Amino acid sequence: METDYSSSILLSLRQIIRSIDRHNKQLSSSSNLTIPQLVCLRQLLIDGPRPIGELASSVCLSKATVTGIIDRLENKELVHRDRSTTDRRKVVLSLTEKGASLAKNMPWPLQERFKVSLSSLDSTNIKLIDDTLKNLLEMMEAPAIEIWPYGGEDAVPVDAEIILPGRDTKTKA
Amino acid sequence: METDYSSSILLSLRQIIRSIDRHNKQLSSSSNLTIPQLVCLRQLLIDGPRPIGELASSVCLSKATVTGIIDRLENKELVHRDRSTTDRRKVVLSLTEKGASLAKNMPWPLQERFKVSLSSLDSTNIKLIDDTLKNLLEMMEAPAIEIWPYGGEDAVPVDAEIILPGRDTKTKA
DNA sequence: ATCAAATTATTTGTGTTCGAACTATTTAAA
DNA sequence: TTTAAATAGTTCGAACACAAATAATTTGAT
Repeated sequence: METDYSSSILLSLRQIIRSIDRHNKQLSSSSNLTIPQLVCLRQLLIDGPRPIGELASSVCLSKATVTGIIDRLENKELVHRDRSTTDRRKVVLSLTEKGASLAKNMPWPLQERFKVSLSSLDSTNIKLIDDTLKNLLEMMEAPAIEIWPYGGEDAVPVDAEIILPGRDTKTKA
Repeated sequence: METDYSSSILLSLRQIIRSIDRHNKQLSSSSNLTIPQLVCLRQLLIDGPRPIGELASSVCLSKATVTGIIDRLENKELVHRDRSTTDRRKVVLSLTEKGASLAKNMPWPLQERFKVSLSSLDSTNIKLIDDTLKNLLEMMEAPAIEIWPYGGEDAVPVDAEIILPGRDTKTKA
């Protein structure tokens, strides 16, 4: 008899993400910044001064989104913008002294927590998990399959919620 | 020498979530609804008529958020609100005929894709993944640890971005 | 019966998110 | 050289997301 682990795995995945969200929330309530703001600040500390586009891609957000986040960080005087002299299209972001100091003193409890949890698992299996997830990802990234192929009457899937309500995703509407 | 898989695993996790996001996006562009709207619609199909609070908790969103989503679904005439007769505080949501038909004919490509990818992996390891993720989740849900404990000067963690920029998480600001 | 506390949904305010349209600048091609 | 195409950032609009405050109703304690 085949056991279906995929729903269970997806559920765990989603819950882990929600758990991460909560941790992040905890973190952000200790500073006075939102998570995306902290992420950008941290990335600037790690990478040094960077144009907006580069920051956007290293934090996996659109330029439009980062523009807004930087607006607010600039208001708080944690970051400042400078036009690049070599390419005047670019806007280079740097941490202010205040911003750098804040970013430097930031703990990253989620990461620590995750590492602690992970390291207490059977170490011979950790690599397997890592490999499997990478494998899975690679396959999920594979060429797209057809969408909306059938319109059968009773196609109601019985098993539970797989879709994450996360993120935006507007359509024309 | 100890190899640190935790960063790698977190990265994979994050990328899987992004991949899921993309799939969901594909899906939503085929209907005319956003993901949260689809999720709510689907949940109503599965559960039947429900007050807003119950729907909110089954899709893991706040009542405030669901209120807005339902506003838009009501505009599209896919859902309607009714005051409960037994408890007039409650607003019971039902699918309209149009909404039910749409929800019924909805394919769930992400789930299929994920299942296909997963089933092609070494089947003896699938259960291990499942167990490990559950284990991991359980440990991450364990009692909270201290936040913002130290303020040392050079506490900059060198390794990469772990925090997901996902979701809201406002503070006073 | 009365009234405080709890519950249910909505409103309000701030912030995140992205696509698309727009401006400015640089690059490349004719 | 002159101009078309590509690139960088911003702006705009729509939808999410949630905490806090509010309004309506029910429950529970006295």
